[in-house]
Amino acid sequence: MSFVPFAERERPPKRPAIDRDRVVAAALALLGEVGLDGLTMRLLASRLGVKASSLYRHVEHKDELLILIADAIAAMAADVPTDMPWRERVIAQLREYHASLRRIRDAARVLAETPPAGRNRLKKIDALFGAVLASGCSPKAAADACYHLNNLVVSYAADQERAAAWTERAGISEADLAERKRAFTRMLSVDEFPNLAVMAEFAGSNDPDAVFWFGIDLLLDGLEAHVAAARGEPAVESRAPR
Amino acid sequence: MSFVPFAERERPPKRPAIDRDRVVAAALALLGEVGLDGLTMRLLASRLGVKASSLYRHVEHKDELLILIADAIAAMAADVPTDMPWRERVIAQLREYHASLRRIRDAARVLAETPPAGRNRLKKIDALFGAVLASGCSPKAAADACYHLNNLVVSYAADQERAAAWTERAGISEADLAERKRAFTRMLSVDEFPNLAVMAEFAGSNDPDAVFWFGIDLLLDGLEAHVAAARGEPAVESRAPR
DNA sequence: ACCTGAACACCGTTCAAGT
DNA sequence: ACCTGAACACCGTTCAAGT
Repeated sequence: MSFVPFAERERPPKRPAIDRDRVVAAALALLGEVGLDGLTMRLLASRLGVKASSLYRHVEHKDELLILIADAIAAMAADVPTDMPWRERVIAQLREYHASLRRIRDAARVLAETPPAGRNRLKKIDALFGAVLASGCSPKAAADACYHLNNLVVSYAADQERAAAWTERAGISEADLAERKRAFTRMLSVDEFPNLAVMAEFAGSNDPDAVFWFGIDLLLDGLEAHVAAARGEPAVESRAPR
Repeated sequence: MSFVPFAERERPPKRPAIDRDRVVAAALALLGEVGLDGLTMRLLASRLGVKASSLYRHVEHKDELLILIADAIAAMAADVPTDMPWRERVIAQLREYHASLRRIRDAARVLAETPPAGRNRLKKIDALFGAVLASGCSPKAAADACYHLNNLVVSYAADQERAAAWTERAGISEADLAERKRAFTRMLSVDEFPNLAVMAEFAGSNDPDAVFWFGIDLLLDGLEAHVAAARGEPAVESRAPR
């Protein structure tokens, strides 16, 4: 046959099928779909069109993957301007944080069960610390208050996520749940649990965010009292002994 | 052979090898030994001299077993007298609670990952609610404050337990850990994380209980401020908008 | 360098079968 | 009634082998 200028199709330079970033992105998406209990190395691999053993070329083990997912979640929270009174600044930051956790399923559980490594997570903590420090408290108090604020955001959301997982596992519908709760508290003998009935009536209102913000307000009010006391102004009341 | 009065050894009336209570007791003990991640139906069964499938005659599934363990843990916290000022009463209760969680490994994680069913757990919540209500706040505020106090106790301890599990899995000694932390924070660039270095210096002091009690104090100071505000007295400061 | 196949050492749970 | 044997349907992880 005579010459025909038929160029070899230049093969794409054999890009790897997957890389670390794609693994993390797919894992984050899969987490949102199936939740933490459904997030499996095997399932994740199949979503990437690959076998599970391949994942270990890009990630040391599942724990490392979870840390990377946690950092990706932290990256979803928007930055907050710093030119505000400290309390508004803290609250704005927490609102962003809280909202970003609600955006994908079981996000808070991943944060709760994973140590705070990763640049994005550290940046958020750094920003929160800065805002709390602006209250005028000592660095030590700011560090501790920061821990508790962060802990409240994460553990509150994680608690709700775990409750959702339990009711789902039990196959209870949302409507059923309320009825069951009422039946349960009615069952409690009044003399064994004198307070619980009235508590159940008030706890867990229709707006779950309200009790979250109530807790944040308690912490921040407490911090203000702490600052005032440290300044030598009359404390709200003397501390109870430990 | 002539007659010999050989009584048949009267067989013990075939008591079941295990019952529900023994399963729970063994599970609690095993939890303390091997931690939550090592608590396996198979291992538990072997401790009871029985096969794993036998456990399902006494317990519906592992989740139910965890609920029962959680209730047994709650039973370990001593009751607290009620004839004290409300704040001391709350603190005494939390101290008992906190101490009982530290008595057995991963106790807090079990509480955190398990819904609060069971008489013992409910009794503790009931008692705490009673103490908080004595502050003079509304039932709604008491219910919410109660949630956050309980949540702080459990999630703080669970956080420490998880951290211990991570460092153990990574095979890091206690001494190594401190060194690594220091090396890690030194690594952080100061302009990317302007606050973190100073924060790391103050966070997580030698006494981990101190930061726990700092958080409790914030919540209780906040509650006092809330009560004062509700009484129409001048609030500590106006609330920041949400 | 990257992915696959096959295996290892586990899980929780079910169920027919034994006593 | 209670326990066992054997299986089912999974896990995370490793590693020699392929390309």
